[in-house]
This record gives sequence, structure tokens and C-alpha cells, in this order.
Amino acid sequence: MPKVGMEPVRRKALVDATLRAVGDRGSLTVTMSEIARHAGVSPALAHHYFGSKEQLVIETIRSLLRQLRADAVAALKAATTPRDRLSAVIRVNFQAHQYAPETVAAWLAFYSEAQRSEEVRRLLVVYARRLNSNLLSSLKQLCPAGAASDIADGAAAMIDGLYLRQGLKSAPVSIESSIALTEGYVQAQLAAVAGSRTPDAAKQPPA
Amino acid sequence: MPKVGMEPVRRKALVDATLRAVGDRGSLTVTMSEIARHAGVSPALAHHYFGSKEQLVIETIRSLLRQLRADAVAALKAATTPRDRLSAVIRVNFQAHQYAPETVAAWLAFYSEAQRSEEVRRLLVVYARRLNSNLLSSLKQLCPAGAASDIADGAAAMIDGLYLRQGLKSAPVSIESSIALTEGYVQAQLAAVAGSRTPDAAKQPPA
DNA sequence: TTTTATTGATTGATCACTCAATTAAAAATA
DNA sequence: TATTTTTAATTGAGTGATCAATCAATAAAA
Repeated sequence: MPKVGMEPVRRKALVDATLRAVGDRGSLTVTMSEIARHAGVSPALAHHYFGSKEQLVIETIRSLLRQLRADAVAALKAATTPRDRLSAVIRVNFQAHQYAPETVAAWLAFYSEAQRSEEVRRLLVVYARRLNSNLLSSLKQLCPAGAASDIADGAAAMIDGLYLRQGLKSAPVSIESSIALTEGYVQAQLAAVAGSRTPDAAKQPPA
Repeated sequence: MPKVGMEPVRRKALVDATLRAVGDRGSLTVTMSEIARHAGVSPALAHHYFGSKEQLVIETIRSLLRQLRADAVAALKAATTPRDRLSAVIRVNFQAHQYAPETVAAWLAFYSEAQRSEEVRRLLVVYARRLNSNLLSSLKQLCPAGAASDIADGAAAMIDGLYLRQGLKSAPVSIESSIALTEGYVQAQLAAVAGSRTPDAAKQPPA
């Protein structure tokens, strides 16, 4: 059975299996055996390629982050105006595969793990900073820097909060509603800032 | 050593110890031994009074919820106008002991646990509903019901999101900033609603 | 004498992780 | 080409540690 060049295939399968398993159980208490079963290999092989469960989890988070970044880059490329880019950043976070219950559950578990693992915390901080930074770079072209910073903080918090509530599966806020709420926030904040200076500067969000 | 009437004392000590221990470790992987040590009793006694770790955790969440409700009731009693009550609801969630790093870490862990334990999920849903309901009852007196519902959803999400980010300890948003961001949100939303109907209805948030 | 509080010692289960052994492909050698 | 050697992939069968949960025993208050 040993076919050469299996390493990248197995690594990917195991990372995907980890995301699925953690998403299903909704917690990092999944066992290596369970993950390995999802990936169709023995637990020993998972250890062979990743050394430890913690490393496997970290690679899984890295993979999620890569995916999210790729999506963001693609979405930003399609947008032209700052206002469009702002909406694109918001939309990306609520894209179907990011907002799927298992993905949300996995994120939740990772946040909890961040309290114990410094490396996991670092990765989540990277995510948080990137979200802020993406929002901020567009906002700074739409309003003064001070206001832009506040609006970015608020929007980022709202996005994360909508994720959290999605994880509870009780207050079913749809993808569209989540986007609408976040858009409504930035829109009203921009209008408020513009209103206090040049009262006609408020623009409509792109349909 | 056996003094009669210890049960309520021990129960409280163990619940408090659980919150502290979970907050410290930032996860429910704390052992019963650790919790018991925090409470100054043997692990066996914790099992004696609570039967299982899960029950102890559930009682701990209930206790957090009771505390939060009591704070909310007290804050609402002091407020007179709907606008004041709205601000009071917001402020309560960021009160010092609710927003302390260990408390935030504990909430995080509970959210993660909600994916596995139906009972924990139910309790967190109670919290989420109560927050929405508290916001909504004030908002409905300040704007039309439809808008009020959206604003309540948005504010609740923002509050939860600010908690989440507090848990990462990297984007240190102070209590005051968190309150200001949430107030800024409801204020701008109310202004937007009012502006589209009676342009002078927007009010300042209470200082 | 009964009841309540309390614990040390133990048990049984669960896991992450290790390791020696196996298989077959690839590379080197004859 | 045929044969041997090396290397990569893979796993079954452990090992040791950790923990929740149990229970019988003890101590003192009622």
C-alpha cells in the first residue's frame, strides 16, 4: 500500500478532518482517533505527520486563516471604491462556508483554546488584527482617522458577536440579516460623522 | 470538624471556586481536584454535593446568570426614562466584575461547552434572550418596533463581540470604550430612524 | 444512637503518544 | 535485467498518565 508522496495528501486530509470533527463535537475534546477515523487513517499516522494533537490543531487554524485571507483578497480585488471595499470585507466574513454551523463551532472552540495555548492565541490575534486593518484601510478614506478607528472596532466586534450568537443556534440571524446589521452600523456611523461636518456627504451603501 | 449546616456554605464555595478555576485556566478542562483545592475541600466532597462535574458547571453558570440579572434589575430601578434604561442595560454588561478577564474567559469556555451540553446551551440562550429583551423593551419606546428589533440585535451582537475580543487580551478595549462604542451604535441608529421621520427627534445619550 | 460532614484510597475508563514490525515502492548495485 | 538495499507509508499493540466517580471509614454534632 505504501505509495510515495502521500505526505501532503494525508496532511490535508487530517487538517480537514480536524475541522470537521471539531465542528461536529463543537469542542477540542475530540480524540485523535476520531480525527484519524474521519480522515480514513490510523491515529498513529496522525501522530507521525503532526507530532502532537496541539500541532494538528494549530495547522488547522492556520488553514482556516489562509482560506479567510484568500477570500478577502479575492473580494477586495473585485471592489473598486473604498465604500465597495468596505462592504466586501464585511461580506467575506459571512460567506457561506465561513458562517456554516460547523465552522462557527470550530472557531468557538479555538477561542476557548486560546486561553490555554499561547500559539493559538497568537493566531487568533492575527485574525482579529487583520479584520480591523481591512476595515480601517477603507474607512480611513471615508472619514477622519479617529472616527475610522472607532467604526472599525465597532464593526469588528459586531461581526465577531454575530458569529458567537450563530454558535448558539437559537437566535437564527441569517447571513443576509447579519450583513445588513453590520452595513447598517457602518452606514449610520459614517452618516453621523459626515453629518457633523458636511451634512450631505452621507452615501448609500452599495446595493 | 463536621459542623452542621455546611451544605450551603460548601456549595457556594465550590461554585465560586469553579468560576475562578475555569476563568484561570480559561477552559472547562480544569479538574475536580483543582476546583476542590480552590474551595479548600476534597474532590470527594464536590462530588458529594454536586454529583458530577457537569452539574457543578451548570450551577456555576446559573449563578453567573443570577448575578447578571440582579445587576440588571438594580440598574433598571435607578433609571427613569426609556433612554436611561437603555444605557443602563448596556452599562451593566460591562460592569467591572462581568468584564474581568477571568469572567470573560469563563463565559468563553461556557459558550464552547454549549456545543456539547444541551443544558448549558439552554442557559446561554436564556442569557441571550434576556439581553435582547432588555434592550428591546426600552427601544420600542424610542422608535418603531421593526427598527427597535434590528437595533437590539445589533447592540446585543456588539456587546457579545466586545466580550469575545476582551477574551483575546490583545485588542485591549477598555470598559469605557466598549460602552462608548455600543452607545454610539444605538445613538446613531436611533438618529437614523428619527431622521427619516421627525428630523429633530434624536436625543443625546445621557452623560 | 442517629445523622451530617468529610476524606483517603481505589477503580475503571479514556487518551495522547510511542514503537517495533510490515509492506511495497524506489534506488542502487551486480 | 535481475537482485539487493534503502526509504517512505502505515499500523496494531502497547504504555503511562490523567481523571471523574465511588465507597467505605471516621469524626463529631444532634
